[in-house]
Amino acid sequence: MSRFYLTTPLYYVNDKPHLGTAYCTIVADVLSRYHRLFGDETLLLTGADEHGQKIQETAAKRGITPLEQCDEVVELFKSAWKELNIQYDIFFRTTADFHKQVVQKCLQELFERGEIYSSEYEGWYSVSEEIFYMEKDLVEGKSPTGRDVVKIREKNYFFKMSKYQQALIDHIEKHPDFIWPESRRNEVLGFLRQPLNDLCISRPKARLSWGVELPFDKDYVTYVWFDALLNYATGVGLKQPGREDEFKKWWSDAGAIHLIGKDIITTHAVYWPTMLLALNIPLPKRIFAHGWILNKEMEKMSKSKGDVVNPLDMKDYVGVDGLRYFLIRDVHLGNDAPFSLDLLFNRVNNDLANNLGNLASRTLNLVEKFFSGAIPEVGSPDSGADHIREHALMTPQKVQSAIEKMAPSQALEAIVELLNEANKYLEERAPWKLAKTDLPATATVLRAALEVLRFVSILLHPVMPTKMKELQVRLGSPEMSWKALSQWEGLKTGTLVKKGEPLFPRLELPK
RNA sequence: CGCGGGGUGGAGCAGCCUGGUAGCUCGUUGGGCUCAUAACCCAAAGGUCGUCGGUUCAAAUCCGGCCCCCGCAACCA
Repeated sequence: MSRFYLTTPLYYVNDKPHLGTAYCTIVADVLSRYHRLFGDETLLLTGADEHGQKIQETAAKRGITPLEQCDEVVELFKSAWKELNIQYDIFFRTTADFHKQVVQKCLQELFERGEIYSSEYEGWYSVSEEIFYMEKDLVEGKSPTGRDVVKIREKNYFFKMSKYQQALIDHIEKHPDFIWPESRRNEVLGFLRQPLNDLCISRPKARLSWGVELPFDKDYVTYVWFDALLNYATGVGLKQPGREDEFKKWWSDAGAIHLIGKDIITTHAVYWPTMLLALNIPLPKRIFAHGWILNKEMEKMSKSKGDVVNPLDMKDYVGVDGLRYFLIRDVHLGNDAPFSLDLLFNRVNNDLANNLGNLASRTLNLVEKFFSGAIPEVGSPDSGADHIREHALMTPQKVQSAIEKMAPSQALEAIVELLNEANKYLEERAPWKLAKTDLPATATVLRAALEVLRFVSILLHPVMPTKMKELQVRLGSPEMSWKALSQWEGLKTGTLVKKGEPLFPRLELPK
């Protein structure tokens, strides 16, 4: 049995979830649901990155502790994921005690081996913004936002990232699958052609206390790099007594796949692997960067540009399943994609209402009309039905290979093709006419259409769990498993089916 | 000469690695059907594949120049 370990980034809980985080998490959920359906042992990790200055500030402003602030926002995330039907296995919080202990273990180990050193750091500090700027960032002696800056020197701790530059380049070149898509791989390799600096990993507590205390200097904390990134490994047992087998199973053997946004490719494909190299821990199997959901003009969406539409609110119009379907079908994972009401409604209406939903309606209606709602026994042989069967039996394989290539939109394309085939077949055989003269032949046609619906209800389940469950109920609840797709005729003769209300009502574009 | 990505019929995309009748979805037009959610099926129109040049029997596909768009440029999640 193969194993599949997928992670989303740990989202920074300074604010509630937005489209970017939701998109990434939905994709992760769909991919892992597919793998679970294939029979793979599957683990999906998501969570919250809780340390850092912004959270400390937000909490201070509100007069609560940083942890209280995190607890609150974490709940917002959890309920959002619940609403979007996300089925994660681990919700990781960087404030967990066991995690902080592992972080300190790693830091201590690297410090003792001389991989972490202290150094005076000089830069321009904007007191009002509490941000450091490099000399080259300054605009006419002020911060890019026009604030006054002062030159300050500060001691900090640095990780010898530069030492691992060549080893990382070698790894990327030896493993073409390490960074996906290829364009991101090129970008990282380009980045690595320039000299790599060492990485500042500390903050003096005087400036930032909300972090993990350095085990070798109580006046400092670490956050983000050695805190948030390490979660992918600590979440499955890194350096925790009693969890060695689990760590080997998921991290060393299965290998992690990190699904991230393209904005954090450098941290995940450069910082994180060099940290692991220094710690002598195997690297993740793959880092996959997805693109952005943009507005019609292919710009980032924002209120100031008049994009009043928050795609997350679209679930009120098209349902959670409709939104999930759109995001998987219309976005080619890895590329940027435009979002608009037109595109969303168009896709949902055409693929789901007209094609799938309508096929279900007409087929189930005919069964009710001519066979009293009971699935009829297959009648006379029919070459058209044979053709549909061949097509259907090929489809699971197409879906699986598309998912393994991390191209879920292609999987959906293959499924829609099968639906088209079934609609064409009905048109050719016209069972509504045939029933008047040849009931056995009619039965054959409807059985084929019903089987297609059964196939699709399983094949699309990972994308639309609620709606496909409903479709299965209408079909008389056939077996829901990948194995059930290896055979045709999975429905039992005589089972009562139910047409019901339209599965995906056609949508009218609001003005 | 900072790095990377992109420019394909009205819209959104695939194809480019591994050259050889330009494909998909939507939209438009005409027809069919009437079981079905005004849904379904058939057919047609519409592209000199950003631009100039090169390689080749043959280029959207390989190479080079140019124009335009986007992202990144590191201690910031």
